Amino acid sequence: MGTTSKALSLLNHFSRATPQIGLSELARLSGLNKATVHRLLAELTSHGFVEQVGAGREYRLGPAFLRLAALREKQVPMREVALQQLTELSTKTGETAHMSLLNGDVLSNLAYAYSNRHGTMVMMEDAEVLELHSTGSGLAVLAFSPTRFVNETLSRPLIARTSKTLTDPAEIRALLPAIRKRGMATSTGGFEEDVISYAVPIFDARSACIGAMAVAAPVSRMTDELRQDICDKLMIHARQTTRILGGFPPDGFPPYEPQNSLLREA
Amino acid sequence: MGTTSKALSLLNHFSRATPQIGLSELARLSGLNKATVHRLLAELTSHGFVEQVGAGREYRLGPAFLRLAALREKQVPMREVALQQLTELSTKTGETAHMSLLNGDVLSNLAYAYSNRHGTMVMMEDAEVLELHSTGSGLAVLAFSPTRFVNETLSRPLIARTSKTLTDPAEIRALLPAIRKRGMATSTGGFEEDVISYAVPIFDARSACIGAMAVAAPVSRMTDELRQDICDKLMIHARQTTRILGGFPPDGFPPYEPQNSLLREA
DNA sequence: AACCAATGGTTCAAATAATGAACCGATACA
DNA sequence: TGTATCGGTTCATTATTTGAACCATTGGTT
Repeated sequence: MGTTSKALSLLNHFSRATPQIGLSELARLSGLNKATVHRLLAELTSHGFVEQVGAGREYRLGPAFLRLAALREKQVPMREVALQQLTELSTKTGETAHMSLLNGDVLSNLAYAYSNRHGTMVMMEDAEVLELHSTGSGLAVLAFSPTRFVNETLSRPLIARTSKTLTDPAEIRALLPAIRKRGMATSTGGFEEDVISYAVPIFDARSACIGAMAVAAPVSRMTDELRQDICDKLMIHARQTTRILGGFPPDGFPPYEPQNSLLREA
Repeated sequence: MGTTSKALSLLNHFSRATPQIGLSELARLSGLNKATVHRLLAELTSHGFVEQVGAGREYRLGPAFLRLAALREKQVPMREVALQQLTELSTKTGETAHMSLLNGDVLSNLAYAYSNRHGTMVMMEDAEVLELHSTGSGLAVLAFSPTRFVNETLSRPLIARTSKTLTDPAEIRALLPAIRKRGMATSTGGFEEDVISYAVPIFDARSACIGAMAVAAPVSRMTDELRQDICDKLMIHARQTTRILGGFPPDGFPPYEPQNSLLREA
């Protein structure tokens, strides 16, 4: 691993849970020497990627990201596109819609939209992190990721977020073929109790899976009708999002077939 | 300069004007060896800080910044705070208000707000870059920056954006004491013809100047009354912003003294 | 007050990783 | 066909990174 990678890896230790970290602590977390971490942090600091906060001289992410994120968004308006699609999706379904991007071995929230149809909603957070094994979005991404990546992900400890979280690698692996065939994953109470989510993968120009779009609803509100509506609308908007972002679904990804026509006949 | 700094410097070559750059071109721009640039880009790519776009295999900023910017903003809601202040400021003054942060030797836009009082407005852009010599914000920052920094900045070639841009280092230097005394800078037509702007520096917890808040109006609309109103409101909101962000004006920075009372007497 | 265990930060010889001239294959143009 | 780009790779030379041991400081404990 190159020096630059080590420096960049340091940034991954900052999270919502640990937004600022001391020198020794970061050395411990990263497994690097304290002197090394100090030098790398100095370089990151001089570029505004981290900054030192007064009291305990701890470090936190710097303001440079705001500029670079704005620049990135200016050229590749992912967030804007996503937000637009999610707003429509949540309005149509009456439930919370969100999209997240694969970042290393976790998903990070890109955008979300609420509906005001009901008094209760599944809530989302900015910069929230979703694990691959415990969420619908994660399963959708796993199903369309290279085998090696799946193996690595499932060989790490799988934390049980709730009593319903799947933590058996074999069990998760068994779900993937069906997800691939359907082009959609679902998870009930895996990340939060009483939340059911449906998720469809999003692809880039090389047909690599880069994240997922999902709709999350309280389990108590779910009916066959709502389920059908969510899946229908989600499939449309997820495919549309992939397309607008310049991506292509991989060979064999199921095309959208409206199923509500069948419902209406029934 | 360390290897990490070289890698991070590569990111600075991406801008609104050149959002994607080829390997050879980037080697030329950075003055580094092509092999070195390639390796550094490979490391940046593996962390999502840059990505390669299909055709010419050019590189552009990656999606990792969205996540890290969200995380940064979650902990230090600069943009949110700024936007709030700017919205009030532009509503009160009827003109465009914006805030930018010092990034290396230029200012980059953090946020802006328009008013709907008039049919014409000074327009801003996301991820826009402001030079220190040609804008009110830049002068405000220069006036409250270390001498060494000022010297370095003014020793570089100063591009004339308009016929009114100040390009003589001595002339610019001569303005700074008055700006320091007043706690506010102004520029007429320096960046864009027919735009006058007033700017107040923003400080961090160590009293270092980190950027500026400004109001920009068409020259044709400027009257003594509007000028007074803008300066008054701007001073209030800029000081408030510094305070909310946890910063402190340096010793000798002029406190806010309402001057509209004087106007009303007259 | 003396002591201990942390902290952030620094030093410098030894170990390792970065470097760059030359190279390859591909593409584009004349 | 020849030339001039491009992105990417190689590998001996070189220079940077590394890390154990070291300060100075802080906060808590005896």
